[in-house]
Formats: sequence, structure tokens, C-alpha cells
Amino acid sequence: MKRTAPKTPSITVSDVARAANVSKATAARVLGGYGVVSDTIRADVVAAAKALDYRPNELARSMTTGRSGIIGVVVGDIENPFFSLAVRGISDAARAAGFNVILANSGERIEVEKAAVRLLIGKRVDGLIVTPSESRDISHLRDIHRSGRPLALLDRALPDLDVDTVTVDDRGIAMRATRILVDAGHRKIAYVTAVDAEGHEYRDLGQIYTSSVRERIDGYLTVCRDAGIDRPERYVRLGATSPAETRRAADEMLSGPDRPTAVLASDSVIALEIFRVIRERGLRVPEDISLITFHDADWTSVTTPPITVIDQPVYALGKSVAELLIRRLKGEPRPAERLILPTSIFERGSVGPPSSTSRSLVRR
Amino acid sequence: MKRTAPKTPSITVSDVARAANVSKATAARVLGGYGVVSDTIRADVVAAAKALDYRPNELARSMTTGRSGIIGVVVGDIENPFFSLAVRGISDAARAAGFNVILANSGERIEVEKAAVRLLIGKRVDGLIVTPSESRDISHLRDIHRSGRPLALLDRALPDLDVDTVTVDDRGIAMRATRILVDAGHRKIAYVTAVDAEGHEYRDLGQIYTSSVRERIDGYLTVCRDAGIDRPERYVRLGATSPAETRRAADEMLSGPDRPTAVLASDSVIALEIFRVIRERGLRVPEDISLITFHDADWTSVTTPPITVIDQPVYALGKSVAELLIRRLKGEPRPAERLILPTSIFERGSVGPPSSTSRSLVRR
DNA sequence: TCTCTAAAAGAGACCGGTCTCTTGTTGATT
DNA sequence: AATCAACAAGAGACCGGTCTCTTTTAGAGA
Repeated sequence: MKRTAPKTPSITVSDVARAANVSKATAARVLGGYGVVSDTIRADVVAAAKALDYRPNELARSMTTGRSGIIGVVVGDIENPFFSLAVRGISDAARAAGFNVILANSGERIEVEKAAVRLLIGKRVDGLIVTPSESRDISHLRDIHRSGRPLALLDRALPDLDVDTVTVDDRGIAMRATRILVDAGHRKIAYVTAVDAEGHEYRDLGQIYTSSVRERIDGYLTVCRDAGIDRPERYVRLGATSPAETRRAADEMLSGPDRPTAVLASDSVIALEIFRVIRERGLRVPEDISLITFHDADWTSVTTPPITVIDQPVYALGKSVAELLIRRLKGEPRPAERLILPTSIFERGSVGPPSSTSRSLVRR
Repeated sequence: MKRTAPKTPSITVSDVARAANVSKATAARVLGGYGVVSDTIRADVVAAAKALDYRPNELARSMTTGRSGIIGVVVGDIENPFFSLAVRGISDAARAAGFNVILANSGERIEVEKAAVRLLIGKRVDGLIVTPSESRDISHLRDIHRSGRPLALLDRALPDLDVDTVTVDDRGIAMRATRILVDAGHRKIAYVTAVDAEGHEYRDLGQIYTSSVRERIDGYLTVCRDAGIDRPERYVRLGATSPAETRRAADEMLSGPDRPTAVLASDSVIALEIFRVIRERGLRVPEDISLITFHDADWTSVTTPPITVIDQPVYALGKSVAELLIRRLKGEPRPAERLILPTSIFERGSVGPPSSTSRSLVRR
């Protein structure tokens, strides 16, 4: 087993120093851009560096300075347009401030998230941005905090963790969306989320450990109850973790005796699959079933009808959380900030009055 | 100016060694998982490490080993679903092999791409995956190669650079797509791409420095000419670099006297905007205008009508290129491989015969 | 011309790991 | 009981930068 790689020896400060006939320290001063050096010597060193094609070893640099210039980001799923847009916001803000981003996927699984955090800390990132997949087990996030590295939370708040956080008013916006459906006359409104719980069946809020989703369900249920809807929690569907799972849930939901007349989807990936299933069953939107989804994904405006969406400021969410983190990275200690970004609803064509053929409320 | 950060001193091997009453070397052996240590001592060290909450400094580790366990990836635009899916493929393959991914956006600009490459080399990534935005200036890619770090190319080949490359048969698939349109009776077929050139006007293939797009245009023109279409290059539109630019191009194209009856879009982001413009102008797909796009983006199957697409195996593209790179990283030197993945066309509902009201060919 | 001080260059420790080389133990062999 | 090998642990150099401390040099002032 050959442990030692071929390893092309790279040019180091010492090499440049030797070529320029100066001490290592002097060459380092020029190459590292610190300290004070005479113009003559500087020119010599620069020339030698160019001739040798010197490339600084950032690793070694980070080792001594303690700073890596890297921000670690842990998100649920890069493929979800919500996250890729947020990551774009983070990257843009990071680059603008001279930082780089190293990205890790948690797949919304807590063990993977923990491993990712451990790894990023090992890589000595300067700070971390995480969308915590669970509020129960946050020991790894406490560790970050304790290790002296700043942490910022994206999209999901943790009441117990006093760190910079950027979210939207999930409860409020879910209430507004639900009210649109209630006002249209709906009484059987389904809420479909990727978040899962033991038993895969919704019983109460205590099961939901993803703060944004808990807030949303809370808002949704509140409005339903206010409208006098009986046991609205019957219509909460958990575990739409993949298109296949979403399809299963949607099929079950739409073929059951107590078919909902409206659906509120917790993200655009779920909504897309539900929309497909609705179509395939020969149902019409919004005549047979109304649909609202979180996240103004690109496709929602080109369907027939276009979909009414909750327009979260996703790019700004990413950009803001990165800026908050960077501000902390740059120095002045300040109290943790909890930003809540304004959110709006784009009313398009996917909401209508409930289908008249739908049967009235029945007992399970 | 305070240069020195607060810097929480972290636990090192020496600290653990002291706590366990062994030498630094022995503690390192246990903690680093190499060499040979007796079980008794091992237990002591592990216990001490746990008690002190020791976290290895990957930076220091990388410094001595020369390996960082990181793969650098430079793509055109993470937000483009094509790239985010490819990156997902790369990440999955990387994680499976114990590597991490550090991502950089080039925005399809060569200077940004060069800076990103320089930076990643500085960070001592073990290897790089790049989608080169230009074939003219590849000195930075040659540098990677020279520095001894493996490089692999994604989606775009460079004839001059003999490295692992994964692409699709762009020319062939563009021919097939164009033939579908020609067979449907179209004579005025537009090709719209984000790639730009001096003058923003297409003259000949020599202007196009993005290999995949050059291949596609070549295939498209070949089929057009075979079909006896006069000067098809008139219908090539460059510079659809953003939704706004695409809109400008589409507006101009659709309002001109010589309106195309079919459009072939070079990526799904372009196609989406064109579809929007078509709709807004009150035109119908496919009655007034036919549409085919590269990349089976999620939205293409839920529009009315659904869009006929060229289904590039994007995830596999990413996965394969990562696997190729990793294989090289792991050891055995082998000749560079050029993989061409099979591609198919999903014929859906966006292609029909050309509009009968469209005027016949006119002179410019 | 000589001293004093400030600026410029040099010497070498250090960061936190890895890894080679040396030294000290233990157990098997004759 | 003496010899030798095998194995376990220790000592310390090294990676490529940064940075502190010391020495040298040059210029100003007397």
C-alpha cells in the first residue's frame, strides 16, 4: 500500500527567498503582504516568485492565522430550489466579503447533520450556517457555539439557542394562506409536509421538531379552528420526504372518502408532485381542488392555472444570514439578532370555491 | 487594528497526550488511527480525548499528509437546475468515497473561473471538477494539471486537454431534436443560447467557445441545411444570459417580420422565459410556435402542453465525473477517459406543424 | 567624525498534526 | 540462563506559512 502520493513538490516561500537572495522572513513579508520591506527587495522577491510560479499554500496560512476564510453551510437538500436559491444568496454575500463557502447536505437527517458539522469544525471553517433539521438534539450546535466559532441559523429558529437567526413569519403567513382557502369556502384543507414523526401520523404539535413547519401547522390549525372546522389535524399529512412518498400520500388523500377540497403544500417540491397526481387523476385545479404552496418556484407561474404561492424571500434569507455571520466574523461582539423577513402571497389561479360535488363532512 | 482574533485555544494531541501520560507520538497514533499501540494505552488515550472533547484539526492533518479530502467544483451557475442536479450527483459520489466538496460559481465568466481555480488550488483540494466556460483560455486548467492535481471536465470537453471528461453527444442529440422539428414541417427554427460572442450576433461556429453549445449549434445547422433551409444561422440567438436578456431576445424574435415557427432552447432556464413570453403574447404552444428544450427540468412536464425535452442524464453526468476523478485520486495512473453518456428525447406536447398563418421566407 | 535612533532584514519559534528513527520491554528459542 | 527478535513507546524533525525578537544598516543630529 503506497501511502505517499506522487506529490509534486510545490514552490514555498523558502524557495522564493533562496532565489531572491533574501531571508525566508523577508520573502514571507512580501508574499504575505504584511510587515515592511524596501521597494528594491520587494521587486526582487516578486520577480523571483513570478519566475518560480509561486502559489501560496492557503492551508499552511490558515494553520498559523487560525482563519480559513471559509464559511461552512449545512442545508437540508441542495436540490430543493428553496435551498439552492438560499445558497446562492449565501455565496454571493460570502464572495463579496472575501469568504468562500463549503457546502454540505444533511438530507434532513440529524446524524448526517451532526457528522457534517463535526467535519466542518475539523476543517476549521470560520463560521457556520445551518438549517437545523431538528430542535430536539442540538448538542452539536451548542458545540459550535462553545468552540468559539460563530453560528447562524437559516429558515429555522431554535428558541434554546441564542444565535443570529433569519427566518420568515411562518405562523403568520400560514394563517394568511389558510384564510384565503377558508374564505373561498373550503372546510377540508390538507397540509402536506416532508417532516415526519413517529407513527407517520399527526397527533399534535409536540411531534414536530422543525420549527418552521411547526409554526406553519400551528397557524394553519388556528385559522381552521377559528373557522369552526372540526378536528382539522385530520388533514395534516407528514412524511412527504421524496416524490415517491409524496405520491403515496397524495394518492391516499385523494382517493379517500373524505377527500380534501384544498391543499396547502409545505414546499414546492411537494406541490409539484401533488399537482402531477391531481392531473393524472383527471381532476382540475381549482375546480376540483385548490392548491397553495410555500415557495415561488419557477414552475408555479407557468402551469395552467398558475399556482397561488407564498413568496418567501429566499435569496434575501440566504444573503442576510450570511451577512449577519460575516459581521460577527469581522469583529464587534453584539447580541444575537433574530431577523424575521417579510413574506407575501402571490394570488394566482389555483384557488377557487370548493367543488360542489364534494361530500359534506363525514365521521371517520 | 486587532489582527489576532479571540481564538479559543483548542485541544491538541499534546494536550491529550499529557492527560493520558503518554508521549505526543503515541497519542497521535491512537487519535490518527495509524501505527501500532497496545490496547491498554489506547483505552487511556481514548478516554482522555473524550474527557477533553478533542477534535482533530483537519487543517494541520492536511498540511502534513498533503491530502485535504476535498474536491473542488467550479460550475457556471448553481441556481441553474442543470448544475444543481449535477452537483448533487458529484456530492453523492464524493461522500460515498469519503470526500467533501467545495463549490464555486463562475457565473460563466472566465476571469471568475480563473480566480476560483487559483483559490481552490491554494486550498490544496485533492482534485478539481470544472465546467470550463471557454475553450480559448485554458491556461489555468493546464496549471492544475501541471500542479499534479487531477482535473476532470463536466459537460464540456476541451480537445486540447487530455483529461477525464464526461459529456453527452451534444451534436447528435441536437440533430435529433432539430429533425423532429424539421419533420413536423418547420423551416424557421430558432436556436437560443446563453453563450455570447463579440457583436452578440452569430456568424460562424468559430465564435463559440463553449464546446457543448458549439456542438449543438453545429448539429442544428447541419440538419437545417440538409433540409434545404436557407441560411439557418440567421435564427441563432446568442446572449440569453439572464431571464431579462432572454426576454429581450424572445421579444425581438417573436415580433420580427420573420418570426420563427419553432424554438430550440439551449437550457431550461431560457426555455422557461421563452415560454412565458410566448404566453404573454397570446401565442399558443404548439399551434403558433413549437418548443423543444435541453434539460428535463421539473416544470417541463406540468405545463399545458408539456414540453418536449432533451433528457440529459444530468445526475449521472455529475456522479460519473466525480467517480472518474476519485478513481484517479485513489491511485493507479490510467489514460484519460472521455465518457459520452447516452441521451434521449421525451416527446411530449410542445411540437406541432408550423402555423399556417406564418409568412413564407422573406429576404432580410 | 561620532553617537543615537528608526527602519529594514534576518533568525528562529510556532501552529497541530504525521512520521521516521531510536530506545526500551517483553517473550520465545536454544 | 543467555540471546535475539518482535513489538511498544518515546524523541524530535517536518509540512509551509506567520510573527516575534534580534541584529544590521542607514540617516539625522551634534
